[in-house]
Amino acid sequence: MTVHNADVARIFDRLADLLEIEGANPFRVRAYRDAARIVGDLPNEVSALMAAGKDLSELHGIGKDLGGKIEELVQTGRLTALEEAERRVPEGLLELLSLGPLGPKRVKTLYDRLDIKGVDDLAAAAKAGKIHDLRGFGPKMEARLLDALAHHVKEEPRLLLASVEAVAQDLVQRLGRARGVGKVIVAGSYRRRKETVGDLDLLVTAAGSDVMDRLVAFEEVAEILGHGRTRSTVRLRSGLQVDVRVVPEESYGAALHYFTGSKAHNIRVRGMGVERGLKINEYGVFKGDAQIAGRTEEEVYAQVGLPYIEPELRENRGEFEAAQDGRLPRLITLADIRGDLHAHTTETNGRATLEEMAEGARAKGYKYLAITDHSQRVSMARGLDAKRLARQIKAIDRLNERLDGIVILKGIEVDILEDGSLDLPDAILKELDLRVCSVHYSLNLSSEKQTERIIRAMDNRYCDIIGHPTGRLLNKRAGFDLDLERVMRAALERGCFLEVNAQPERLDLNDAHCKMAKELGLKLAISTDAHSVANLELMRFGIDQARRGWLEPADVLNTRSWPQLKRLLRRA
DNA sequence: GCCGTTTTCGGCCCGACTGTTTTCAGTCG
Repeated sequence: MTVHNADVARIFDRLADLLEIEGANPFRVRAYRDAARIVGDLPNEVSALMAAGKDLSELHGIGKDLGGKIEELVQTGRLTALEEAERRVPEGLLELLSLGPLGPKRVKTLYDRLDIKGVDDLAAAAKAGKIHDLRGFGPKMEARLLDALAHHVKEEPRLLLASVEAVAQDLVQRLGRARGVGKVIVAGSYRRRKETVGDLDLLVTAAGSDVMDRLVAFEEVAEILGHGRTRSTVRLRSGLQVDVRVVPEESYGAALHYFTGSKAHNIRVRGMGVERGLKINEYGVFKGDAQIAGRTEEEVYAQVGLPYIEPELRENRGEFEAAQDGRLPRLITLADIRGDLHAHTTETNGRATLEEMAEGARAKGYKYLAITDHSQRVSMARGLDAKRLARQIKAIDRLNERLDGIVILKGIEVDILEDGSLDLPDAILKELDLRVCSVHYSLNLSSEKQTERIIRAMDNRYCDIIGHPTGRLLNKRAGFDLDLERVMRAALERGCFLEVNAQPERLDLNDAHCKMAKELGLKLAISTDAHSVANLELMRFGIDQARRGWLEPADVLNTRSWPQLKRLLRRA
């Protein structure tokens, strides 16, 4: 059994929950939660790092103890400390934590005072009216618990960034029309452009506004979780939670910084403030009682001796060290993109014709668009065999004669078969400008086999770019097991490249993988995998992911002109 | 449990809202 980073993260979070219920030192609990996040965010599997002889305690936030616990987990698949905690704390208490109204302290109180060990015990006690007499509880809490028990549902999964944009912009528009409102902006992980968001954090600048009353009165509000003067929380009918914070104009920068997060980033900034005798909160930077900064985010960073740090970098993944050394990246923007290297047409499973896709790309100002329809193995999409591909090549040649200002690249998304061979003969692949090679089947090979398979594919001189390299579908399917560092090193040796697929449910390579590629010196393509003209607009989500992965224009293939890009391809 | 050009011990970000309380604990972000 292989222990993945996600397993380590889940187990540390579970142990943190148990320790919290026991009333452990909160900083110790935080250390476990930090470690869960750190391991969960790593681009390499910890098992691979260990196999390579790396000392895990070199990771900032992982010390000797936690490093040892990770090793125990990887080697044995078990964690003694967790098993001991599970013996001390009844399992059902964890479910109580997920109930909503209850935190670790109240769960412990219920257990200590009423011997409540799970939801069934809690339901019985609440119905018997035993809860409201406990210190720290009351009739309202008892009612909330009964309600929560009746509607106990699994937590909403985090939503795709792309799927919340419309509602976010709608809320911005409507809150902006409230009396006395200045700025309205979406902060939180939405502003950091994380691939999924758990809720929406809206920041409003205003003085004496009715904006909160407007918010809670919106017809799509299903539940009001909090309604204060400066902070309100509602849940929409869609299940999406929305937090709104109101601050005065002079606090805008400090508040934006604070509500943008991430939490780990903010803790570091505030800690740097403490070192300088400053207090940093959402209202500003304070020396004693005097506000000395906070109108802009730049002011906040300047007070702790840092340049402005882009929201996408604010994850405490090295941005502070880079900022101090003057090594912050000049992040890529959508405007740097000159073309798209992965797109489909009606010839396979696209919804637009070759001509329509070409016109769509030209209208965007692109200089090139690669048509990369599926190969024969993808029979569901009526993938191309050599004969049909040859016809498409001719059609593209004819189209290019008519087109002005853009060149359509002859390409293919050729399947990587289970043995690592490509799904079409070299004789036809060599007629193309560009070949994207992707895995669509046999996703559940061992890491070793999957890695070998992809490296074998790259051994073929006609393999240019590995499409959606991990095959993950957000909220649906984890990526397949793969040693991406080995794949990247192999790509470098062979002159191949990897893709950042901009489809909102793919977005692989992910942010950490992008950063790993950059550090290895491997350039990436950012491609939409468009199946329609409208899909060409998805490029910006790929850009978001690339920015979170620290990529600069030079790190990306399709910031180049076609002649420049052609020279980078080994078959050119 | 982690960390250290102040430190190997003693710190560890900070505030709003709720429901409880009669000045504050718990929870959340």
